[in-house]
Amino acid sequence: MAAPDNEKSRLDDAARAGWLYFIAGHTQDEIAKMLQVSRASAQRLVSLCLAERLITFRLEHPIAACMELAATLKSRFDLMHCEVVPSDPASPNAAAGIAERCANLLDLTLRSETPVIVALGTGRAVRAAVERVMPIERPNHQIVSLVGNISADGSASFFDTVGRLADRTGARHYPMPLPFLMSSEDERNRMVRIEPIAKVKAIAAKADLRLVGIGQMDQKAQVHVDGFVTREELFEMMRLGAVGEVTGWAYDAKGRLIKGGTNKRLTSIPPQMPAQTTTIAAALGQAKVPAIRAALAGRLVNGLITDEATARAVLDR
Amino acid sequence: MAAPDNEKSRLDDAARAGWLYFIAGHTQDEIAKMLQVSRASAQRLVSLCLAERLITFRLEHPIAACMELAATLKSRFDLMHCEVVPSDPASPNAAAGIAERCANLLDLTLRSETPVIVALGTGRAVRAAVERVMPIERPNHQIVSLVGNISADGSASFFDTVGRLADRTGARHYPMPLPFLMSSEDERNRMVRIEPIAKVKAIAAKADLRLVGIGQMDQKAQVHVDGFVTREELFEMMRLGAVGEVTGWAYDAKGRLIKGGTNKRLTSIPPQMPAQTTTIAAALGQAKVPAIRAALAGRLVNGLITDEATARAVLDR
DNA sequence: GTCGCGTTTGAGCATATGCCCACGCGTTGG
DNA sequence: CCAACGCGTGGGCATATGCTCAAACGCGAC
Repeated sequence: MAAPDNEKSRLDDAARAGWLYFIAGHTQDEIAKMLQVSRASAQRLVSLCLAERLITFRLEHPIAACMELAATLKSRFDLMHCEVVPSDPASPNAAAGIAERCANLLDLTLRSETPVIVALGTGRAVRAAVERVMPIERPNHQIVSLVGNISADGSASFFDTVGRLADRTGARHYPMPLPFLMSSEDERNRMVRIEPIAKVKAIAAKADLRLVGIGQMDQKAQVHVDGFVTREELFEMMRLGAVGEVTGWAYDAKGRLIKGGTNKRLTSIPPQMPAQTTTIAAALGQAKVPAIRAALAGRLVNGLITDEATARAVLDR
Repeated sequence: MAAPDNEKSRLDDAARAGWLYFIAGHTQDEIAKMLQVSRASAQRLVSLCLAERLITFRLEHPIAACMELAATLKSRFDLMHCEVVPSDPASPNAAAGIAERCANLLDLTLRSETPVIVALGTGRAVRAAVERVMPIERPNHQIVSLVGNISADGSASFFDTVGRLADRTGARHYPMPLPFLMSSEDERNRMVRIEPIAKVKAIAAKADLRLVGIGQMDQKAQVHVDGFVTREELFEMMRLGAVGEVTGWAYDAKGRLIKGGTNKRLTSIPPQMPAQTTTIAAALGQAKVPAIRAALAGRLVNGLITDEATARAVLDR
């Protein structure tokens, strides 16, 4: 060629190639002809353009920020799965979006022809997700509860998520026929050894997917509002450093389970530490931010589905 | 699926797909799996993302602006070819860049195995381009001059571009053995009919590529500075509305050839009106802007090679 | 309910892309 | 001066992409 150019001209060509490819929409073949190089070289120029960050992509859409946040969360906390839905400015209740994503996740898991085990925790998002799951006949699947579904007064809990999901799939289901809290550590230890409970625990241990909520441990803690723990029990846990709970198990700001308090009398199946199977938390709201952050940091969960505002707050240092 | 969404969610998905494709760098197959759609749909989402301009590309490189300008010029003036080289802020003499692009164009044309005819006009850029052409053996090509190469004093012109290009290619070459201007219209008409001149004209008419310079018609007009036209002749042409010249042919602001003045005594081969064969002008400089604009508007040329600053000025309304 | 009608879908195929490999050219070091 | 090395190149192939087309799917109208 006429120009025995310096090496800077290579970047120029890369920029040209990138422009022609991404902006003008030419094929690499055309670019190769225009720039008088082989197609292979044109391809190299285009990828050089990318590698040198000569070209940048900007996605003008609220979703973009969500994807960004999800990717950051995933990498920061080494998650297996993370989804961030837009925070709808109109209705700050993005719970619907979260529930929809959770439902989608459940759909995806349940669609499998080979038998799968799904374990469910507590939380409004989890329940809402179950309501949205598309009915599908999967009699060989198993749905198992991670928390007791008998409330303090002995009636079956309102949150019979396991039953609801089983209805929609025809799967066998294993509620946990125990109160949320037993009256003493000894009693708890006795109960969790009895046959039906041990079986639930065994099945839960093999779960392919755990979907749980995250509760904050403050005056408005869901476990208290719903009447599962008393004000005094809640305060004790807070004194012990609790910032959040997953399936009732309270943990501190570092995501370590609290040793005493209600955790000693809790019948829920303990979380794996760290989470091995896909354990996904669905949670949103400013109040839950410390709890979410702790759960992620302590690897109580390895997945998160939340909304944009919450994601931002969790990442905010 | 769990969500019987509105049509807005389609754009959300498009944005997601676009993000995953362009920013995260996933393949469409992977995206299809993530979004729970067929690969074909994923492809549709990605192209929807493009079509809806949800994603934009930004090229962080001086070249980008040049490509942009070239594309705009090409479309505005319906050009067959347009190149814009960066105006080097260090040395405002971007002529080297232009010459290099012209040389590249010549290389490209001359590389052809089948015989081609290249016609050359005047201009420093043209001459500099010829100097940079890569030697290549093409004895069956023909190089023809569009302007007389005998200067007023009878010596061969300094600008023997045809000869130089022929040297580098082994091509047959046809200089135009005439003065730039004859003394009268009659004499010009007689001369252009004589055999060698008529032959040059015939060959030039079949040229595959015409590469010409554009001269402005002001006090520093190259045709005057180089001594081809006198000050009085120049002023006359300016009075007649001339703003520029191509191969000596003066034209007005609309790109129409001036009827009188030196155009009546000019021996240069007249431009096609409008240009049919690829006729490319190489020109740069603030002073030439009106001349360039007129030449493009009047379709005296259908191609342009210039620098960034000039391109911007030509487009500036 | 059912009969079009327009839209969306997924399979299939031609094309474009990304990448590996062997080659050639220029450069460096002996 | 030559050999070894490194870098860019182009051919070729597996994969990814874009697009067509027929079929399925709502969705209204009757």
